Amino acid sequence: MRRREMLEFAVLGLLHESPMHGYELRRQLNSRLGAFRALSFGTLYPCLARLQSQGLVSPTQDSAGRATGRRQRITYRLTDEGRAAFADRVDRVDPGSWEDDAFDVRVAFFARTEREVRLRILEGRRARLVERMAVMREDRAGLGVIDSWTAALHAHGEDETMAAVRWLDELIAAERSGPSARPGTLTDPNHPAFNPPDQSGSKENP
Amino acid sequence: MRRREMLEFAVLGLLHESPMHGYELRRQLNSRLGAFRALSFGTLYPCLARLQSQGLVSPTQDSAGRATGRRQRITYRLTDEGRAAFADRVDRVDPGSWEDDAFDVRVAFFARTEREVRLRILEGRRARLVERMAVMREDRAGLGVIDSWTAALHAHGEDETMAAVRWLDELIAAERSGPSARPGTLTDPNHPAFNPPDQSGSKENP
DNA sequence: GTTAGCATGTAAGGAGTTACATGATTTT
DNA sequence: AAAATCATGTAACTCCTTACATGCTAAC
Repeated sequence: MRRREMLEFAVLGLLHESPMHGYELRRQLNSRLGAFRALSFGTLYPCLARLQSQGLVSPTQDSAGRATGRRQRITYRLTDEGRAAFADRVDRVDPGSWEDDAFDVRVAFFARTEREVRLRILEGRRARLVERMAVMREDRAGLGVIDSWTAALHAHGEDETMAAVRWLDELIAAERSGPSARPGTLTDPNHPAFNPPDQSGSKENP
Repeated sequence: MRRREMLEFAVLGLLHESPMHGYELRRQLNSRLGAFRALSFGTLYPCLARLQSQGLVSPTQDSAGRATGRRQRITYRLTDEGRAAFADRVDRVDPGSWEDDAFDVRVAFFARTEREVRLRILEGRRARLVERMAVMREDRAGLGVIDSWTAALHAHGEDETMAAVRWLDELIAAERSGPSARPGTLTDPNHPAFNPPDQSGSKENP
């Protein structure tokens, strides 16, 4: 999942909830998805144009744009094709789904993702992080003597990765214990069942 | 500090320790600096060429390259100008120093950075993260009702940021209490410089 | 001998940011 | 009246990744 596809996916996902114009879309992209903190209009508008030319979204001139006072703005809504395209992508698990940015975007639309798929993505991400952890440890071993700051940097990186794995474990456990195929709520911090799924490598204590 | 400058800075810094050829340089860049996990040769070699044309590094054909068996390789060493250029950059604090990637690279060369500068960078980074934290909280407040996965994503992001701030606080405290303005050489196993509180152990909240 | 790893390098193509251009409305 | 915010859009520029080209040596 390249960044471009990700953005299209995210835009489709947001428009799924309600029609929006570009400016508002960008705000949502910024605040809801971690991946697009610094999305520029130079990227967003061409993206919208692309989606439009594919017939996935359709623009509506706010003819009564004056009503809100601002410049005439273009509200985009998802077409039926767009809805289908999103449905198609949201339940597809390509191996890019567990890369840093893509993962966040996937999770942001878990509410519309089937549990099976959610679990695969969560576990794919977990495996990815465990793998990264292994690389980091290997690096540390092969590096020999390093100064304390570099050591601190590496230690922090490893801690961060381990924390992320633990976080994933909680999500995975909740996912397994929950009965819903497509959820309502989950905000329960005290998940009763903590079924540690296959703890391969995540918690060694040398 | 754009990525390009960062790479040049990092290359200069690595060559400061010892001459190296491109392939090895890449390995070091990968394992020591977090920022260049996936650096391609298509980026590295042109960078080396650039530095060479600026007279900051100078190539040495391993005429006895056959000795090691491999293809004839080009070992780069830092020129006096290169040394000066690095010295100049390592003690300069531009506001890009606290962005995600640049920060890691700066820290990786703290062993050759003056304490004053180290502190400014550390504190700049801290301020940057605190600011980001504020934005995240604002976002959360302004978002209204969100599904539990998105909530979990945000919560994890906030936790991560807070952990990073705590980590910085430890480094800053150590920096303030330590006596040395500039530590010994990088490769010196017993430089008394400073022992960051519990680093390479890498264990945090259970 | 053929694959895999070491080693350097170039060119095309893709992709995003920056800067620019335009215009309305609200706030200071 | 100026500045800030809302709002859309384009083009140039920059930069990186990908793919390709080359060639040596070790190992299978």
